[in-house]
Amino acid sequence: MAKAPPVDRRRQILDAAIRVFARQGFNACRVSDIAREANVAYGLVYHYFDSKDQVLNELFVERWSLLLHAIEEVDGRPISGREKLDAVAGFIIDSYRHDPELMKVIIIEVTRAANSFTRTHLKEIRQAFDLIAKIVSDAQAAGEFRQDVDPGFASMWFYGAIEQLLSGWVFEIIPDSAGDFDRARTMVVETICRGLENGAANPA
Amino acid sequence: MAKAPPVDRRRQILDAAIRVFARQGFNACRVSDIAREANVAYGLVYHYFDSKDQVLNELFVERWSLLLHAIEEVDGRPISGREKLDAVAGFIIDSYRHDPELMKVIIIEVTRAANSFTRTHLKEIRQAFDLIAKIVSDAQAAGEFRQDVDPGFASMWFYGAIEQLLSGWVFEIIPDSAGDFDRARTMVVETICRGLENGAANPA
Amino acid sequence: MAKAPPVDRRRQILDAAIRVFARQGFNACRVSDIAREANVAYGLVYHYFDSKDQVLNELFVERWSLLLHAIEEVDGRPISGREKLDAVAGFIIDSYRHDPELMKVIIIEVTRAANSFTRTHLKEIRQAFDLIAKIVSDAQAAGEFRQDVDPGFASMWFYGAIEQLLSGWVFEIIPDSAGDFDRARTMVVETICRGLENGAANPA
Amino acid sequence: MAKAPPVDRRRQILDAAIRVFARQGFNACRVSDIAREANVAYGLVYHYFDSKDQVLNELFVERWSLLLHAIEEVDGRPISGREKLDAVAGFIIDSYRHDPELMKVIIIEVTRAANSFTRTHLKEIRQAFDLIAKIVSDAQAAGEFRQDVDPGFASMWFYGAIEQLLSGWVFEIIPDSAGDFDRARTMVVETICRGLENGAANPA
DNA sequence: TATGAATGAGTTTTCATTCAT
DNA sequence: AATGAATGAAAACTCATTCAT
Repeated sequence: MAKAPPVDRRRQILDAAIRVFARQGFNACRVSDIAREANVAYGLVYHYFDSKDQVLNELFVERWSLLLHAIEEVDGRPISGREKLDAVAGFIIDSYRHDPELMKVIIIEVTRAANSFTRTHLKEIRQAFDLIAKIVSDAQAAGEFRQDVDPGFASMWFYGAIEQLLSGWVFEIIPDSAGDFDRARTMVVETICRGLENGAANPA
Repeated sequence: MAKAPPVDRRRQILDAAIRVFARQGFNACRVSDIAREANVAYGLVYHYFDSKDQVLNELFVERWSLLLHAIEEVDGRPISGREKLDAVAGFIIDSYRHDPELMKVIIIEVTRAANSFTRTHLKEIRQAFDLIAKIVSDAQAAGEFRQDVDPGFASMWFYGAIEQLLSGWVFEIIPDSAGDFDRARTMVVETICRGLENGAANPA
Repeated sequence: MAKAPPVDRRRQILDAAIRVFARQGFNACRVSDIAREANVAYGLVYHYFDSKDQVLNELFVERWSLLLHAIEEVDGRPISGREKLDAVAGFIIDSYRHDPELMKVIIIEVTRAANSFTRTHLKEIRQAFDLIAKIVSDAQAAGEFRQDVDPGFASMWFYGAIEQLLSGWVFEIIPDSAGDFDRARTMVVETICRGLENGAANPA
Repeated sequence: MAKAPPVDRRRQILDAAIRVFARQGFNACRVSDIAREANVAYGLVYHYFDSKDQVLNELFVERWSLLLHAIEEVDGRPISGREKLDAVAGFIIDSYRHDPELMKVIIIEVTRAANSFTRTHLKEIRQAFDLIAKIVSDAQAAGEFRQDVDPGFASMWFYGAIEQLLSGWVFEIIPDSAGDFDRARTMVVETICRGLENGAANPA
């Protein structure tokens, strides 16, 4: 008789942590909440993780590296700057669509917070901005985007605009029905790229 | 002989709280840190405020109402949509330039956090977005901005882009010398407004 | 022109304290509650009294000495033991009828409590029991009461029975309409004295 | 080899609390005192109880329900009213004799106090009076006790007299050597029942 | 006398982390 | 691996008392 596949307790705890962090926030939740949500003994959390902090770190690193790889992959494609930014926006928004709780945690508790986590992961966060800035500056070199915009600044606007969209959804400031995700993505890319692109009829 | 002007202890505590919150973060700091920074007895903080939470609330409301009034005032001027957005961006960036610690606290601990404060002040935060959205939709009605962009989304991008700039300065991801503030403001408004404006020669 | 009679702030504070202690209890109330109830500045309480404790002490001593004098006076009258006990019960119950809040405070916060106050005033409390015991033993010597009851014990029962009546009224365990006070007093004295008296003379 | 019986930490804490409450009083003692007395870590008190209040609640409910059951059991016996009251008095006095510290806490900190605890447990306290009143009124119906005494009042006197005895022992107003317990019990029941009983049958 | 701001020690409560089983 | 009782440091908050005016 076949044995049931072994349960991955570690994964179980991480997944429970996502739900708990999303619901209560990292600071407000207790380790016992995570254990209970995971249907696991209190002490087991400490068997797999060194601390409560490490649980969040793990979640962040896991997810953020996916983002970094995605941007790198997109950047390697033989497509225009606008198409690259569209793909990046699509990846981020799809991440939220697919797992809003995890993205909420990543953004709210790490990316947008000003605590020790932000400091800890500043290097990885900066990498994302650098990769986006590179897309912009490559498009400038190719004559697609205007030269008079600082790529570093541009990466801020681009990422900030998208992140604020996600925040708007998280806080229910803007509607988040299925169609809204795609409309929002199209619009934000269209608008920002129009602003970045060389436009004959847009005299300074 | 003239009496020394009476010391406003309440103000003293609020100002100290700004510095402490900015330096250590709201969660990490203790009430005793605020008292020490304000050169005031521990209990006096509780004489003037109900709780540590209320100190932050007060700081937020005080500052955010300035922002709301500023946007309203700008909106009332007989100028173009682009000029209005430029004025709003200018106000926010100048606020940061003038008092970076306070703005850091407002943004990081309230606006961008997902804690009880954000929930508490969601109404006021939403007001800012609504006011910006109104500027956009008025400009659309006037034929200045394109019709095919949702004003609610646009307000997200606009505010999100600027907030990310401030975050970039806070976390030292981007340089913040004097000139950078003005350059950044000019660029972000230029870029986003070009994207929003009716541009004959900008084919999809 | 006649000056308005000077306000007795000290009295004002004591009277307010009675109401506040009765309403919230000594431990639960704050000095500021007393000051507010008395319409007096916070610090004035400390101008007239050394401490919060002293306010209660003063109230107790003031009232308890009245009780002691009353018992002594009653004891001096040329009447029977039963009549003396009836007069004492009448005095206590009338005290409650006249000023239930003060009596509530005296009994609940001092007499029946087991705190520092009880210890502080043990001597005066004991005096009351001794005076009652003397009434009993005199009546025993006069042949009115049975010899086989310890006067010390009897004073406990007598006072305890009455105090429990007051407690019953305070906690609304028994009704406290006007008639109930007199009925209760008559019944308790009748019952206990019948128990104490020499049997042969017990007409139904 | 036989394992040592597991230590019941919860019980350990409750028992320590009895000693500490009795010694210092509920208000005056700190949670740390309980923990130290129980030889237990500070936090363990909060592992087993929600608050200091709940510790006292638990002690009260545990003990008071014994009293209620005892009175009910006594009331069910086929004996006279006097014998029932004698058994009840015996139970209360024996409770004190056996565990004076616990009874001190129950009476002084809950039963006789006018704080939130008393209010919380008013229903249970009232039950005891109701049960005693029932014994009295049954004896009245049986012709054993006089009709002209209100059973509700009588339950007050009876319980109040006994409680005052215990208080007298607690505060060392009256002696508490072994013999005194039995003498006091006999005397108080004898006296009060003689007062309650139909007079004709009161032989000297 | 009168005011109420200022002080700071004291206490409860929380909760991440450890550890014996 | 798994359990959950045990630990105790840390921090918010309270409030009696003092004091400058």
